[in-house]
Amino acid sequence: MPLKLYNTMNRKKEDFVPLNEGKVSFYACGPTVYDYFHIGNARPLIIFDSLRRYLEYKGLEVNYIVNITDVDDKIIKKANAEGVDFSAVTRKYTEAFYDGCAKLGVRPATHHPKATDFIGQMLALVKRLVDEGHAYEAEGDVYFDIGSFKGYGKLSGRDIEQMQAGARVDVDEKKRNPLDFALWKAAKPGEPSWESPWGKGRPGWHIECSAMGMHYAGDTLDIHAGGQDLIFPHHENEVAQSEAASGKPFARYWLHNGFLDIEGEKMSKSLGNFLMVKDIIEQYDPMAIRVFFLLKHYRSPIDFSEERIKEAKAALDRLRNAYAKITRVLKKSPANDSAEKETVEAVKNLKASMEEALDDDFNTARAIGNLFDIAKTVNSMDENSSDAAAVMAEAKIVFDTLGIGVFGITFEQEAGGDKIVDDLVQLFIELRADARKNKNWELSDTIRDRLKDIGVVLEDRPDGTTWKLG
RNA sequence: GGCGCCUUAGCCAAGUGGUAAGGCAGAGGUCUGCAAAACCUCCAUUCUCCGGUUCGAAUCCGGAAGGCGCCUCCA
Repeated sequence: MPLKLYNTMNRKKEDFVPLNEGKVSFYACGPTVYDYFHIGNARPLIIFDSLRRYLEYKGLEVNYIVNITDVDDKIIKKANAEGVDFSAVTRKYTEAFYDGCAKLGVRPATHHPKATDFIGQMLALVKRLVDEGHAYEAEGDVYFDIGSFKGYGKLSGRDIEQMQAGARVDVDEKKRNPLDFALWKAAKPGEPSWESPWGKGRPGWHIECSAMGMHYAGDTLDIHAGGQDLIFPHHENEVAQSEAASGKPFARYWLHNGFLDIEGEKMSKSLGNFLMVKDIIEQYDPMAIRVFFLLKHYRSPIDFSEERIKEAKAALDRLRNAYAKITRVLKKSPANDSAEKETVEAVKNLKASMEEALDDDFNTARAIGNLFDIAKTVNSMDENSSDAAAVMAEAKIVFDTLGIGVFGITFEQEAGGDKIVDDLVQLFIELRADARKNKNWELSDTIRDRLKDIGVVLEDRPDGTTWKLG
């Protein structure tokens, strides 16, 4: 069953066929490191991280590239406001970016190129465009001449003529066409700058991705991804400058994730509703954020609210409880082949359904629905039946490979393997067991309640008490 | 003005022309010392509305209403 992906370039789902068999080059636009990243930024990070994992699950070797834009107007503005060097700003937020990714279970990409490390490649690309008549210099700036590229507008489905009619574009006397965009910007006093054939300056935003993408993957990427807002102008401009230079498609598949609203409103500075990931994960399980995004198709708009994240947490807990049962049963009795096959088959079929859903434009919402079906199968299974272990073993494969491996969700709720914590909780469980034996319900309930207050949840089962982190 | 998207239960959400997955919340029950977790049962004769095509439409076509995004170096 081939993977289908919705390609923004052609506005339809297409069979995914990488340029080189067995290998995928996958470029996702990364952060501009001028601030902490917010919940909206988390969506592409999580979705494309999961897609990358799914491609690997399917046996493809993925060269995953997520750039760090560390030279930009916003960074300079921030540095000036704080009276520090721009590199101090970028260092701080780059670190925060990696830290946030780790907490969200976003695996490091194969490459995280920083724009400032690729100035040479960018200059070479700009020079090539100038030499071939696709770009022109004006007072130290270099602009791409969109009139020189016949496909301009093809990604975003825009018509240049009509755009100009209703355009809200800065009129700039230096540009031949208002839609021409800067490849290179002349440095103003106090700005970070690099030497170039056109004097000191710094790269424009769009050229960064083209230069770094080409550096790591050649002229044509298999997948280029980002938020829907990047379609125009960012990705349109990347297409123009890259394809004008190389004469080849810059990316075979363009993927764009939908936007995130906060309680029905667009997240914006002016509304003061920016939610930073670092703040959210102080209050909520970071894995609930992953589940929150995975529960909806990546191209649809999504609405964030406290209620939504609590629902996602409840859903996550349900999966975790099922996983705990799987682990518990398999610890007691290893799987045997003599089991009745019907339920095992049912789990296998659900796994196949999940793969089918993910193959259909990475429909994680449908796939997770199937995972809940597996959880139901697991939970309704009598732990002591002779078939239990075989079903659990099959379910464990799905949870491990798709749940953990692809969705990147952690299901274990252990105290990080801290032996003292384990022993202390065990001690309380034993003390409580004594109290219960003596029908001292007051004491046993106090122990349970107090432990719950510090985040340890006890569950009494026929064969003893288990605990987990709440 | 241009380009595009969305509307499925109280809420979130999947849905591939063949008779509405799943989650959350809620009700009742089982289990439990009581809980928790889990299980069982119930919870959309119907998919914003109006037409059309079809044996058959949430799915296709046309129209209406409502909501949203991009066209501002915001993912």
